[in-house]
Parts: sequence; structure tokens; C-alpha cells
Amino acid sequence: MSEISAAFPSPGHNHDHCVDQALADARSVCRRRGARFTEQRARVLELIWQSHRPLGAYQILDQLRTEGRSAQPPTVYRALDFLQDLGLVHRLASLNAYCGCVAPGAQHQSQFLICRECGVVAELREQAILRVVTEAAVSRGFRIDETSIEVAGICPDCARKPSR
Amino acid sequence: MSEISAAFPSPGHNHDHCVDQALADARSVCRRRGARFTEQRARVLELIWQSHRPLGAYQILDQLRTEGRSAQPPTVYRALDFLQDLGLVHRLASLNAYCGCVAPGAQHQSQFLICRECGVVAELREQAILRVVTEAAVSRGFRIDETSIEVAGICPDCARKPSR
DNA sequence: ATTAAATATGTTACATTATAACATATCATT
DNA sequence: AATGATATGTTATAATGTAACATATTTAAT
Ligand SMILES: [Zn+2]
Ligand SMILES: [Zn+2]
Ligand SMILES: [Zn+2]
Ligand SMILES: [Zn+2]
Repeated sequence: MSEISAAFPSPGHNHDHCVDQALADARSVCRRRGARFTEQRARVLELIWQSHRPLGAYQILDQLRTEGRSAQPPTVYRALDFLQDLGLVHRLASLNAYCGCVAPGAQHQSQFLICRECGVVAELREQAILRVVTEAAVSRGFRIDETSIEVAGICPDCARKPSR
Repeated sequence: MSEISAAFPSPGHNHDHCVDQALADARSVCRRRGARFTEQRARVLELIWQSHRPLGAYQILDQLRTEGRSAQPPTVYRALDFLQDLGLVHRLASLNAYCGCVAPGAQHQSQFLICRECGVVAELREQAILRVVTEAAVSRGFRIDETSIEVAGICPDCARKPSR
């Protein structure tokens, strides 16, 4: 499984390597879980990882279609459901978009920093955040099933750039 | 302005009072900001507060129509935009639904506990959560504009009930 | 009071996101 | 080869949200 990556991808890194690693990880997760990593599913995951920012379902659909595949919305949503179930991608509710998980296979509740300017996303897995949220919940007798923690703002790269 | 309410509304409380208070608060906020608290806007806010759970835009639309008002989607979305701008309602991204703000007028980033069983929502304003999220962000050079922190699970009431 | 500007609402049409339902194909097992 | 399980194709539609332009209402000047 791949190492933990920095919060935001560094501008100059070899992203092809990230994609390859993500696909290899996915293959391994599927094998371990007895799930089929079909061409469609692999291609959808690859498209998500190749993109520098989260992709909407219909953006993925458009891509598949330009590749000559016969694709309809259910094609994409089924693949996305599958990938989510296996923890290979996350859905960002505030964007209606999907991004690759940086720690597939491990059970986790993540937090997301989303740049309003360039769209880049950092997936955090901060125990401190989860801890304080859990404390707040249990002190009110609430049992947490799932968290959706998404923070919009400006990433370091965009903050450096002049105004705009 | 109304006092800070408990996390989850107690089952036996007088909810009409909550609604009246929310409308009064809204009127006051609008006056202070020089905004018009029109019939439509008041009615949308009232519907949201009267509901025991967050309302979708088209649920609100249906209500308005049964009251004989000529209403189309833009009618509702405009009112919702207005109410959000003034901090009178919040949009829950994970539900595509809207709930009344428990502390209107004050600038704040809230967190929401959402019961999967009964739909009830608790709006929290935990400084500790905001603090640790902010720390995580700034340590990565990220400037926060807005948070969307929504936690799905089971509320105390539903937890007490037998299985289901 | 009259006019003009700003604000709010009505109305039609459409864009975007997601799912239901059923047919067909592919894969795994016997 | 036959069977059941899983995956995909296909059509249609549901659910959520917005663009654009016309009309009405309120507010502020004249
Ligand atoms: Zn993840
Ligand atoms: Zn950025
Ligand atoms: Zn609030
Ligand atoms: Zn409940």
C-alpha cells in the first residue's frame, strides 16, 4: 500500500506515479475483498485519479463517451458506488464530486480541505479532529455513523499568487 | 435574541414557541440589516422551523402550493438564498436540505448532528471543533473560508427505542 | 404627487445530479 | 453444458437547482 502523502500534492510531482499506485492499490484491495476490478471500474478510478481536482459524475461520463464506450449515467454511478463501498473514492457532498482516497483499504473518517480557487483537495486523517467531534457527539448522547467534514478555502499555492 | 437551546429539542417541548421566537429573531435581524422580511420569506422560514426535520426545497415548494400561492422553484430558492445570506437558515450539503439556524445574527461556523432514524438535527457551535479544524488547516497553509461539518448517526431518543 | 431606481416576485424554460426498472451479457460454480 | 450470481446496457424518469426575462412592488429623489 502507498505511503501517506503530503496534504496537498506538490506542483512538480510525477502524478502518473500517483495514478499507477492508486490503480495497483485498488487491484489489491479488490483481490483481498473478493471483488471484481473490471475495466469500467478501473477506468473510472483512473479518470478520477488523473484529474487534478474532484470530478463530477457527468464529467466522468463525458470522458467515457469520448473514448467510444457506450456509457449512460448508471454506468458511472454504479462504478462510483462500487468504488465508494470499497473505500477507493470519496464523495464530496459540498461539490457533488468524487476524489480518490489517499488511504484505500484502511477504515477511516477523513476531512477535506478544498481550494475555492484551483479546486485542489487535501484529504486529512486527523485523529484530533475526529476525537473532538466524537466528544461533542457522545456528550449529547449521539452515536456517530459517518462524518462529512469539508472545508472550503484557499490552498497555499493559490494564496501565494497575486490577488485575482 | 433567543437563548442557546439544548443540542436536540426535547420531545415534549412547545415547538410553536420555537417557531414564534425564530420569526421574531428573523424580523429583528432583517431590521438591523436593512433587509425586507417579506411574506414569502417569512412563510418559508416558518415552514422550515415548523418541521421537525430539515426540509428540501421541493418539500417547501409543495407546501406553498397547497396554500394556493403561485410558486415555482425560483420562488423557493430565492427565499432560501436570502435566508442563508442573513444567516437565518443553513443548508445541509449531505441532505440537500435546509434547517433553521439556532443562533441567527451571530457570525458562526456550526456543526450538525443528523439522526439517520428520525431526521432530527442538532446544530452545535463547538469552539473546540472549529479550533482543531483550523489548526489542521493552517498547519498546511490553508486559509479557511467556510466549513461544512455534518455528522450522521443515531440521536439519543432513537438509541433508546428497541431495535427497529 | 411623480418619477426613477432598486428590489422583489412571476413565469418559462432548462441545466445538473441521481435513480428505477428491466433486458442482456459475463463470470463462477456445479 | 447448465445454473446462479454478478456486471453491464438501455430507456426512461426523478430530484435538485439555475438562467433569463417580464412584471410588480417598494423606496428614494425630484
Ligand atoms: Zn480516504
Ligand atoms: Zn488552490
Ligand atoms: Zn447557525
Ligand atoms: Zn432520531
